[in-house]
Amino acid sequence: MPKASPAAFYFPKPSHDHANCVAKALGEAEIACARQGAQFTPLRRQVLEIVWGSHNPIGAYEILDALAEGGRRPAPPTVYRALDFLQAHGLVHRIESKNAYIGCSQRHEGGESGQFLICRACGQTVEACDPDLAKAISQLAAASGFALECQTVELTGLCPICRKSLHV
Amino acid sequence: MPKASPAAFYFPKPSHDHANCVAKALGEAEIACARQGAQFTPLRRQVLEIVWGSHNPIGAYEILDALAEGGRRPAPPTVYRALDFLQAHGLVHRIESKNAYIGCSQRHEGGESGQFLICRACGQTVEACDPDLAKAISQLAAASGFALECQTVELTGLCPICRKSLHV
DNA sequence: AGACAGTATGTTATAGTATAACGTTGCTGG
DNA sequence: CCAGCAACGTTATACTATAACATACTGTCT
Ligand SMILES: [Zn+2]
Ligand SMILES: [Zn+2]
Ligand SMILES: [Zn+2]
Ligand SMILES: [Zn+2]
Repeated sequence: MPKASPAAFYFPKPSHDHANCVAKALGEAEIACARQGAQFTPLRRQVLEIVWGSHNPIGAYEILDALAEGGRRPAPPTVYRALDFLQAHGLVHRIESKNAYIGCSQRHEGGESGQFLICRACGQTVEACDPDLAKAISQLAAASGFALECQTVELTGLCPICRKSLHV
Repeated sequence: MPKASPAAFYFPKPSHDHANCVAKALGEAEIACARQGAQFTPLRRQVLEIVWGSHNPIGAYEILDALAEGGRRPAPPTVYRALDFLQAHGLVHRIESKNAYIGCSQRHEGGESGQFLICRACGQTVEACDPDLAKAISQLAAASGFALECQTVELTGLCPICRKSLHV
């Protein structure tokens, strides 16, 4: 029998209520920052909102462009600092294989990160948090005497939707 | 009881016979290219040798610098093309989280890749090929209807040696 | 009030990574 | 010979990220 999905995640349908995704993410971010005594400033909020503009990772310079449409046109460090803050507080993750950033859809502890499934066709990216996978990683590290501190797991392929539309 | 090491890999000691690592890698590369009908040209060989200069990932521009010491001073595309070739033939891998490249120490089939353990202190990086981890990844993909094509697994932490010397 | 420390943001310049586009060479098969 | 191809050279440029210093605002201590 097929085992149950290892975590609560899925590829969002094009028709889903994305405004709700954004609202939820911003609301939770506000709470998380308050709890940690961190300042969720207007700029940081705005950057997070832009990152959550879609379920595709977004580049730092695309964020800059989006900010420019809002009237301001900050220099790169402004955006990178906001991203650093958001990453440090577990609100966004960096997708190393695309030099881009995506909103965090999990609630992890510290500077942790989940595992990402990235569609090479539509770019849609979801964050999983699979305990079996986490366990396999810990065991690999332990078996070689390695003190694991941080994991980057990025899986590229075709999401269910693109898989169908490309007849694969 | 502790289970056996999941794959034949280890963090090389500083004292190991690295010249042998290099010779072995170059020899096997030659064979692999011949078998695939690919041209293992002097330039490609030279780049592979530079990449194998250590067990640390090396940046493309560092490779350029190394080539410059050999008398030539090619432009970036030269090195990137050689790296593309070597990657396509499974002779080097790109470490996404460091924008750097490392020699492949496994024999995989197509454009596959192993899992990397990267020491944040000394930079030493080893490639593992853990079947349990691979299985966990396949299952995660399958559970979400994702057609997996390529994996990036980069684990950062402290290697056994640095762990000791830093008293962690 | 005045001095000071801490945090966030603004600004300028530059470093680091990667690719587009086109030219040249050298080989192979008709 | 010549068309076609692969490898490599060359120039310019795009994309990503950070260093270094300046400004603004907040709260605290004296
Ligand atoms: Zn959504
Ligand atoms: Zn897709
Ligand atoms: Zn070695
Ligand atoms: Zn180390």
